[in-house]
Amino acid sequence: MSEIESDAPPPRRPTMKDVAREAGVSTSAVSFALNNRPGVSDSTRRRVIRVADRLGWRPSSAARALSGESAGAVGMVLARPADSLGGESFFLQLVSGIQASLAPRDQALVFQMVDDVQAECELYRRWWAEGRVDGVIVVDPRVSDPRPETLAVLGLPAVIIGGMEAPGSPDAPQLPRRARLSNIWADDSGAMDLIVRHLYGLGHRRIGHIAGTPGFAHTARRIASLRAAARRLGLEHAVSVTTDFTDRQGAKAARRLFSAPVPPTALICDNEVMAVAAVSVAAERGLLIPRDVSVVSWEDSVICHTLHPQLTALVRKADEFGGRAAAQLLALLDGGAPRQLQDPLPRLESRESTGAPPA
Amino acid sequence: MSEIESDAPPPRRPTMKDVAREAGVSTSAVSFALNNRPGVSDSTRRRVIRVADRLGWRPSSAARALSGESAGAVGMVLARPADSLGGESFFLQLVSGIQASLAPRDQALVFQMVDDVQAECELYRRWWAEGRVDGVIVVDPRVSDPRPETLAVLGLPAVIIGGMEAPGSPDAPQLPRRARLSNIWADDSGAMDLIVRHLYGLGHRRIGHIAGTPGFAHTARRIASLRAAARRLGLEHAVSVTTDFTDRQGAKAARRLFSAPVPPTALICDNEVMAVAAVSVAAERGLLIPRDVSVVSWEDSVICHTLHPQLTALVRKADEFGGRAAAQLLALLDGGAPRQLQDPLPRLESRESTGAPPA
DNA sequence: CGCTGATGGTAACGCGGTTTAGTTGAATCG
DNA sequence: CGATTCAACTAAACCGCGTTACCATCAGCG
Repeated sequence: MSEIESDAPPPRRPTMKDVAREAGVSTSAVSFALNNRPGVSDSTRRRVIRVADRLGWRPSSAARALSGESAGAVGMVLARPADSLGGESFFLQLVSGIQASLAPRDQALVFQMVDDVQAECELYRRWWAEGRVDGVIVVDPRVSDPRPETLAVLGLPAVIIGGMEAPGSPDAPQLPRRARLSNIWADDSGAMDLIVRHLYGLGHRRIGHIAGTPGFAHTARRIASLRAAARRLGLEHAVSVTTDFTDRQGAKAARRLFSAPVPPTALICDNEVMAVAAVSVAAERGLLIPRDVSVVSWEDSVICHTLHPQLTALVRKADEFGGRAAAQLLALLDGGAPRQLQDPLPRLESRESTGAPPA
Repeated sequence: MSEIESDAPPPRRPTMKDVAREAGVSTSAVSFALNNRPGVSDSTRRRVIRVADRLGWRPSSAARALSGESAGAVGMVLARPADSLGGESFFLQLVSGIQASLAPRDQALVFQMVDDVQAECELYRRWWAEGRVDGVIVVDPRVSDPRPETLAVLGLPAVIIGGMEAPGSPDAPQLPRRARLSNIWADDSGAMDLIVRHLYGLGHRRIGHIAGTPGFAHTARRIASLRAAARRLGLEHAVSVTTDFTDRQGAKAARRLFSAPVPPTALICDNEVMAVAAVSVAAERGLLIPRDVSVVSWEDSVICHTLHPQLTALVRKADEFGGRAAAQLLALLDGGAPRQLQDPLPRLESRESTGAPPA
């Protein structure tokens, strides 16, 4: 291919004015025609649409946002230190699902990572003031979370993923009635029961739990659920150790649990990265899985079934989860009422890493 | 907390008009004051800034985009099937780095996933026509990639990550001079040399390569580099098998390589997911690592050093990589000239998965 | 004292859409 | 046949910002 000498005509994005001129009508007529509003004849409408198509016209999102009050975008913020997401595949899958829901509606996704929830609230305020997004998807709810309050005050629609207490819970925060917050909550308690029953059925009576970050709502719920289940079943003991979700602290927690005078015979790990770390620590100590210790990962990903032994894991389709959340947000943006809905209980896929405890 | 009866006054985002009224000046004066332009006295400027601060004013991104021609956002598209990103941590890290560069400049990141590069080009056209982004970051360049051309025609500034041929290469596509494309290219050839020399030094003469997707430019480069290195060093053989980057195909490729009449004594895997898969297949066949076979992962992540044996891996800081790319894009948006720059050679971190070949 | 030039500010316009209020021309009706 | 009504379309205002042109005031100066 030879050097291209004559640059193509300066590329200017076509505007409604161009379409109007070309079609021989006013810009208002173009607007009516393209938005399926009454005010133009069918023949004109068709002509305008044809011209717009030919010119490759697309509404300027900025102009539309300015007059239409809709930014055509939703936001998502991740408030975790980058290193704590090392090998977690959950979020990429989640985002992938969110996309899939958003794309057909031509909604863009604005994504940002920040250090903490304070910064996240700041960012929400900024996005709101800038009119950058129409709504947001909130992840990783905390036990005492300032975000719902912030969003409620701003009147920014949001879907909180895995958040808040079960509806009707006395702990559920009271928010201004204006709040347009939907909530998709995961039944952590039910999921924990699933795991504990599986382990109990295999004969385990001493369970260690490598949990997530203390401030996270789901961490708190899981810890409480484990304790409740332990009481109910009369387990010898069930200990939760909190971490920051990294392999490092996962390994540390595993060492600590293994070093107890009466070590657990089964480990529940709140993500797959820590599950792998736990397996690794077990190997270090010469413990065979599942002969000496069983391991369950609360989150599935390729490594869980690529590794040997394959890890028993709680399987939830993160992309479908994200898709549902985005759909909820769109419903909210369409004027729908806020809803509380529960995500289906994940499935516990039993693989090679769980078995009967040593005699 | 009791039910909140009296909703706070309807939250309306403050505009320049509000600031102007409050400060007792015209909106133009506010504009001058807030954008550090001459035309107002220092005292007025300070007063306006104080008022704006107090009201929490932020420029409407839409309005600014409409008049200023700048969307205040950059885009990034990922054209891979979602399942091929299963456990890869590279992209999240990359995005994290991009963020970090963008945030101080108040640039938002618009993120989207699509099925293929055709759809990606479509999306670029849409984003351009909508005026949604000021520039984009392009990842996963292909051997015959329509994207640079598309972007060049649109005049949309872009940074291509790991892309194009080395500057001056005859294969480098000719683009319109208007093109505002920078390029951060990774020295795949140098990196491959690093790995091959490491393995050669250990005594390996038969190397298997579990490569990525054939259409990807870096896959092609790595395959070619391996072949060149093999010729140079006089290796017995060096075979590349292409995949789709998934654990499944990685495992399949590993099986195929192990089943060869004269199987390789070392495996180079183009990402960590396939490296883990290869390790797994080796275990299946009773092959000990690194005694019977050595494994190198072309990408590091937590699992590489959590697993046992720890995987020898090529370490590049994906977040720093992303940060540099974003910085380049910002420079381009500031009117800087397009640049070709090379990413520093990654480091090969030798861990437990590589050793001398069996006698 | 009138002219000049700088200073500090305002009014008006454009960006690209949407929306409301008119303005036509033709058909309908008394 | 003139008045009424409606469909089809246009003109103009608006969204919130940046920007340019313009205008008042005042100091300096011949």
